[in-house]
Amino acid sequence: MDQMSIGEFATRSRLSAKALRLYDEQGLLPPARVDEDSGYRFYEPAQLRQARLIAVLRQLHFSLAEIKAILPLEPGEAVERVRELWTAVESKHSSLRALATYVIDELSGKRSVVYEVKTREIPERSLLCVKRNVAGEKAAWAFGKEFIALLRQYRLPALEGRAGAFFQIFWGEVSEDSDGPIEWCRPVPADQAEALVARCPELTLRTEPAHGEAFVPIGDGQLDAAKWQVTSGSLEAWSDQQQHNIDIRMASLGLRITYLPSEIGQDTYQDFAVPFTGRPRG
Amino acid sequence: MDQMSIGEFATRSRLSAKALRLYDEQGLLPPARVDEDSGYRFYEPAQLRQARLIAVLRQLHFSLAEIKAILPLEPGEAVERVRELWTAVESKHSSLRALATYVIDELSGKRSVVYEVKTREIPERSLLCVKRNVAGEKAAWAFGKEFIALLRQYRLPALEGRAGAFFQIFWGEVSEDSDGPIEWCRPVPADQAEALVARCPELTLRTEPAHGEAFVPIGDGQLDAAKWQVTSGSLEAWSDQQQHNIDIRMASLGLRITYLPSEIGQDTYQDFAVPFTGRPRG
DNA sequence: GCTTGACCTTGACCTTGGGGGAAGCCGCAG
DNA sequence: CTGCGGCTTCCCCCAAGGTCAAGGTCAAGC
Repeated sequence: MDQMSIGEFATRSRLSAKALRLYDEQGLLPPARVDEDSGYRFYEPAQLRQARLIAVLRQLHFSLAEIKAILPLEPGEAVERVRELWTAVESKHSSLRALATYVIDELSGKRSVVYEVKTREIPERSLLCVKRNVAGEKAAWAFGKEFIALLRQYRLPALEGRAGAFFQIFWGEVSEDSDGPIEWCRPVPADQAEALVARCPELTLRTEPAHGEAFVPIGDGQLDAAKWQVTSGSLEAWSDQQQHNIDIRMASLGLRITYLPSEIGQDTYQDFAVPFTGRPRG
Repeated sequence: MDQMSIGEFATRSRLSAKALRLYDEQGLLPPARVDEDSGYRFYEPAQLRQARLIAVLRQLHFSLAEIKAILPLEPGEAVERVRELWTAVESKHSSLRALATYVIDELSGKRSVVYEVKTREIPERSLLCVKRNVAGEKAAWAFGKEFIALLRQYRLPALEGRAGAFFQIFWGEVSEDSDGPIEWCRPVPADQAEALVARCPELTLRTEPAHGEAFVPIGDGQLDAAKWQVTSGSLEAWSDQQQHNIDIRMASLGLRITYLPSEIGQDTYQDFAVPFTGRPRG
């Protein structure tokens, strides 16, 4: 029995005694033995490996719950899980990096980053839609993939140019703890709408009234936090300054992202749009 | 007066009402007007800019205190500060990235990342030292710079090869909240030691007894969290397995980093070392 | 056996940046 | 007048511990 007290184990593992007690309580790293009378915790040298792994994973800012899920895994699975969590950290970081360069540019007065806002008139049209509550980016992404797969499957009749572009409406904030909903829509010819919706059980038909849309083209590429900021900032600035007496629902409610399927399998972001109603002031 | 209530301001700024109350309380974003009777907060549209700036800086995980310090700055200074804070985030992240790849390799069983541990015998020698408590990496770094400047200034007599290498001893953990101490040492010829220490008021003379050192060469390059982990892990694994009956003070106590000044101004990391006492078992 | 000091125990409170809800005002519509 | 939604403050909650305080244990020295 080469057991040691919590103090020694703490210095050897470079964890604090307090942290070790917490990990015991949480079931991450129970001591090899706990004295019945005194309540003293005793650890074995073999537990150092585990303790150091925990320490490293904590340095990577993994939560105790995540770590607890990793510990009992086979080495191969554990590696996979760590890699997974880390790539999530990386992608979040690169998105933040874009946001940082954006805010630096913004503060520097380089307003070139504000996109130009245009408007367009959308006539009344029939839409095949599916609306769902999704929480978190990942779920939203999966929902989009699913919708595109549906479109492929049903081979809807083509419409000319951007009249046939499908789009996504954010009816509410989408994040880890608020779940949208998100709606995906594809315009279809009005005269075939009834027949089509009968063929497509997942989709519902609705008719959208004629309206105007303010939009900014955003090209393709990563849709990161910075782009979102810049775009919605541009739209808002425009709505403050423009000539129309409009009623924009801001705060991303009703925000649309339109995709133009330039070719099969080549779906690129097209623009951010906000619908408005009302007529010019003058 | 185009003032709005906290609810409207919340949705337009994409901050929660709760957060806005907190920012009011902390003095980051006081409302333009607070009704005396009801306590209702009223905000002006011009405050949206500020609110959005706060929101973005929060997304970058800057603390409210940091943001509060940024807000009253001139745009130019604010940019400078943001850039500064962000580069700190970047450097921390790249250090974490190294740690992540390390732990992934480690779990994958690629033990190639464990450095080879060697030993060397250090004879009794005279050292000119300066020991100081420093908290945080930045202070430690500044201390090192200062010591090297001292060495340049005093032009101590050269010693052959690595006998003349100066080094750094960590007598305690160095982080934001524990302050070492750190000691910097430069070996000098025993017969000139007394004369030298008289010339160098900042330095104190001590004689180090003969001892063995276990060490791992680490080359130059960034000394990040991963390297530290790997190195101390290697030393520890060695101390568990080797043939000597030694008494290593682990947990980085007494850990040494030796620098070999290959040329003036070309100071490179040389190795991590841990002193030990005792003699071979067999 | 007694004392002393080092170490251990639990518990309570503090931190950051809010989220959630309760209880009580405020203002507006019917 | 009543209801409803929005606002107020106040209190409790989260992670992941840090930092006491009060008291129990252990080994050494006398």
